[in-house]
Amino acid sequence: MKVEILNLMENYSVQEKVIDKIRKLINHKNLEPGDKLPSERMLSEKFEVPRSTIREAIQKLEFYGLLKSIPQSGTFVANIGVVAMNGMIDDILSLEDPDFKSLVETRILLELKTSRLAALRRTEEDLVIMKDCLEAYAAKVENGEDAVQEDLLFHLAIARASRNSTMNTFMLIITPEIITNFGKYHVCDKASAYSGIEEHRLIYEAIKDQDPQLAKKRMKKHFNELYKYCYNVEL
Amino acid sequence: MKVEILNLMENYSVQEKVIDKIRKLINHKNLEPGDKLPSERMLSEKFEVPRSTIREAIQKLEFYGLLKSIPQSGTFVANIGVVAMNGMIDDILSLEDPDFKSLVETRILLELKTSRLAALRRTEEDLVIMKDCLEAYAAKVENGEDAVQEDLLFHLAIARASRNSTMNTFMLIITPEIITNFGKYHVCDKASAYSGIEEHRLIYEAIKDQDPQLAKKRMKKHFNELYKYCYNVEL
DNA sequence: TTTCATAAATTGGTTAACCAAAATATTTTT
DNA sequence: AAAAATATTTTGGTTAACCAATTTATGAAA
Repeated sequence: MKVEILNLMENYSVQEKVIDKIRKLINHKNLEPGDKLPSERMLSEKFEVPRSTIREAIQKLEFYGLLKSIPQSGTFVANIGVVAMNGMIDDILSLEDPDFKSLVETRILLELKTSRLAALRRTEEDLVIMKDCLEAYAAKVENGEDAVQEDLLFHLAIARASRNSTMNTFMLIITPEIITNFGKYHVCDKASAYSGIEEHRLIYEAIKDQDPQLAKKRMKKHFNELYKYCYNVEL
Repeated sequence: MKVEILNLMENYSVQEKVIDKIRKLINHKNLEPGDKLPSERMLSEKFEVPRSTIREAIQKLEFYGLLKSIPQSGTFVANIGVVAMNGMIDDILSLEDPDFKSLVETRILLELKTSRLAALRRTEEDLVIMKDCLEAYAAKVENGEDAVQEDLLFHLAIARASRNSTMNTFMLIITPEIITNFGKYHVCDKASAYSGIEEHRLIYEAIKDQDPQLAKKRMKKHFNELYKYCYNVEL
């Protein structure tokens, strides 16, 4: 899922060149939604790259919903028109790897929302899981150990309780990067870990009491220091 | 990236069973961050599944940042501990496919933010692209044609101007699903398309004038009807 | 000519053999 | 015994042959 970007086609990876060639082919042949792409073998021969490369390019475009492969039948242009196809491929080819600031910015946005939604939609079972995470986190901190993982599991539990599978997925995608970057930048020190226990408890209580505004407010406060810290760190 | 979910291990896909076995192996062998997993061939033999299935499972866990494969060397446990590893694999295995409501909810959240950020960070080049999208949309609508694609390209241009690669990526992920679902549910009729032209123009002006609050406010208004419509549609 | 059955060709997916780089074991040299 | 050089094994990645389902082409029957 990694992409290297520069403006000259020279500097694109083989896969990206193939993606661009597929786009040109769709344009040139005026392929419309539902039309069939040439077979992987033909594309392999035409573009002079191994079939595996063609497959990877197709799979990437399939991930973004632009193509659809059907076994023993063919690969088909998705139900979006030429204009959106071109625009989206442009965007995909120019996608940059996420930087830390972008990750934190997005995380805060998502978590303010998931805490609200969790307060509205949480089940009793959700509360039990969250409480477990809460206690695991407190135990680690009071034992003087690093508790970044337990911290994030609590937040993931909230995401799950928000009953929004898309936000849940996005939280899962950014979490590991956050964890590794946390270690790199030493964001959380012992002092903030202790205050974190109380802040977590307050968020939990608000969600338990089904008070969305309070949950969001407390989550915002929880992120306050992180936010300020991160915006002073370059990269 | 599709997942079928039920609570019994019986109903899990082969890949999910393999992921669960890898998790158990990490737990049982107490593998810590940086430790090497057994080779793909050994896992293939141990779990009695083809190596390709092992590879796919590893790649999925790699996508979520839990493992890291290094050529001619091995697959390594990422720099997150056992607790987070278990929690995240739980989440991954219980991930549901995104429903329409969840998609729209997330889209609105993202777009309110990207419009704010775009107002703060947009370059002159961004404005040119947005203006092009604006005019393409207007032209299609005034010609009586369907303009869902041009509509979404305008929104993607805003996402790009927000200079947040994570949100940009997320917008790209949900856009195609939104497009296809729009068609399915006939969300946009001709009338709302005409008012859309003016709403787009207003958002563009606010971003051009670098007024984040106004941009967000106008984006919110733009989504008002969609929001109400979607929350009355089941699934 | 049309329709249906049959056979050949084409499709994406899968598998097993292969590759080069890396890691390890062995041998040789000092 | 230690160090260096060499051979072997192991690794994830790649490729080409293979597979079963599908589609298309062909021909026989109506």
